[in-house]
Amino acid sequence: MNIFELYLDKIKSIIVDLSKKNQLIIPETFKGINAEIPPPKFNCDISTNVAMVLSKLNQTSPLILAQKLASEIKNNDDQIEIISVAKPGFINIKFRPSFWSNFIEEIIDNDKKFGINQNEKKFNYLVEFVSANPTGPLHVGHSRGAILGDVLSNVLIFNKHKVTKEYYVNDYGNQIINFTKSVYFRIREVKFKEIFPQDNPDLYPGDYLIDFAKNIILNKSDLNFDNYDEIHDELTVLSIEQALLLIKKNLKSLGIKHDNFVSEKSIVLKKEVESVVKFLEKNKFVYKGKIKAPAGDNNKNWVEREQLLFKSTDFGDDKDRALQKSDGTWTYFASDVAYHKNKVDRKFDYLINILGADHAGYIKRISSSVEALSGKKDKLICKISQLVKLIKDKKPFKMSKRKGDYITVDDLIEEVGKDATRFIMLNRSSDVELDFDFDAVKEKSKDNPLYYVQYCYARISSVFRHIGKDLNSKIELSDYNFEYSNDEIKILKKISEWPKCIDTACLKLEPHRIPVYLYDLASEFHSYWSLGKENSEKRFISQDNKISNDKLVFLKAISNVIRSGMNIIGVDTPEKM
RNA sequence: GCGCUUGUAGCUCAACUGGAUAGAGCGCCUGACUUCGGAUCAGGAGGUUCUGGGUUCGACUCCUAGCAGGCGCACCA
Repeated sequence: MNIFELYLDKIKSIIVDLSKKNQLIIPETFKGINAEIPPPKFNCDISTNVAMVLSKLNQTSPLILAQKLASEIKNNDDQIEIISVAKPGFINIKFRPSFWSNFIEEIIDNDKKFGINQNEKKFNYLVEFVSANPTGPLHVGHSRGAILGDVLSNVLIFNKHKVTKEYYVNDYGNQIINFTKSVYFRIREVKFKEIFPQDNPDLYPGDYLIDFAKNIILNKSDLNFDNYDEIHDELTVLSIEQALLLIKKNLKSLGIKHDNFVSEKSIVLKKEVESVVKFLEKNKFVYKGKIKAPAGDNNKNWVEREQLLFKSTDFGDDKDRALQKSDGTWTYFASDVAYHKNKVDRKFDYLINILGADHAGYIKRISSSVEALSGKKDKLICKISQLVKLIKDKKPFKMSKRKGDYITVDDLIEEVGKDATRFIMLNRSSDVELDFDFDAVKEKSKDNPLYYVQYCYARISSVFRHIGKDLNSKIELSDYNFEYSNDEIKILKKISEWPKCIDTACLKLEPHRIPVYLYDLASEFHSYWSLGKENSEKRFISQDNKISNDKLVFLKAISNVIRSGMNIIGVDTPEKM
């Protein structure tokens, strides 16, 4: 139950009634009218701006209109204790304590469902994320996008949307040729003791290729490793297979599992590129032309070429984009358009792409293509996962392509663990650069938000342990007629914001709101806990080792929210730490 | 040169599709442990939300012109 939504609906029906009685003029849409969380200093539970939105239309001052609406709202509702009007025209509602005992009854009864928006229309999403080239292990940069995509999907799933998590495998093109060559040289190194050509800039120098080579030699001893041309096709397949095994292992250690892996090669071989180009030609989005050199001094040796181009400028891109190279083969963009046609044809409501910061410049052209293919402007939504700045020993840690100082997902998990990685990577909005300080992430104190939230759950577990009850079993009570104190209502209010947090996270596709919310909730809980030191009535367990029902459901409600939130983020809630 | 993006307390960041006196943590200063787990809590100091215009009853949020950082800018993927 979302009390903000509930009261927004009540308010809307009240103003509709008033307009039917010709006592109020209402606009065609209710856009802009809201029911929100008031700032703490106002000591109330819900506030609405309805009077300010309607005042102009009704040519009445917001304060006078607010007075009128406030009394209408209160007349219809015996749960409201105080309703007041504040400058410049807010209506503030404060509930009776009984409201909160009804509220807690509702969420204890609906245990697992609390937070889910039951009324909203449900959609079918495709979330494409990671999609790193199958040429080596994942590193820290990939992990942020990976976690973002995973948790974004989890929030949508929690809110009962349908989500497919997908990985696009770029197993085609020049990079794969170079990659396969590199594996071949490593095989010769292992098998014939030939020195790997380190100075060839086209090759992949990483040591992990030695393992790939060893595995391939072991599994395919019958292959003729003397002749590259003869085994090239099979070796390509085997090399990609090795890389994907490693990537999937990395993903698993981050706690991520995709539903689908879609191969670029299979899209190319099925001639989907040709057919999408035909489709675009038919709709006049394609022409033969030349791309002009960009302004500036750095383009002296620009060569204009006649090429097959996609008219992405029709959709707001700065220039049209090449679909075909001069040797007649397709560009990466062309096969990506084909892949997106493939996505569009699978009838999702929305396509979401999680991209690394260095691919931000790619968004316009690909969303242009999706608009051309689907006719819908907001069909494809691209989210950027910004750079991760690593900090070690209080100094920025630069990763370079030279082997050795590259931090892989394996290193990361080994050093700080899955849970801390996930929580910290998510704790910031995805479009802000993130400082990832190894020492702080490993710290087991309140400086580390992960442990701060987990500790809250562990404290609640410890209370249940003391009184010999199981935190995971359902509580059945016949009577919920409790009178909660102001300290407790403060936390109940925070709990009432949980469905709103989920809704906003889904609407804006911003999963970072969840760890931020959980931190706040944990903080209020820790404050409350400490009150017990001075005032034994505020302690959960009495002298005779018993707990009252109101406190029992109170703890249960908090732990439920923490657990479902941590579940969405994909981290554990240990009962002991 | 163009495009995208970020700019909020000394530092790292929040701020709910435009709401009220802009909030946390770190750091700094004071205080609280014979504890339902101190991996915690209470209090204090700290702000021209990069700048100038505009829209609005109301702007960190939207528009516009700048400034500063980051990323990208051919047939690579």
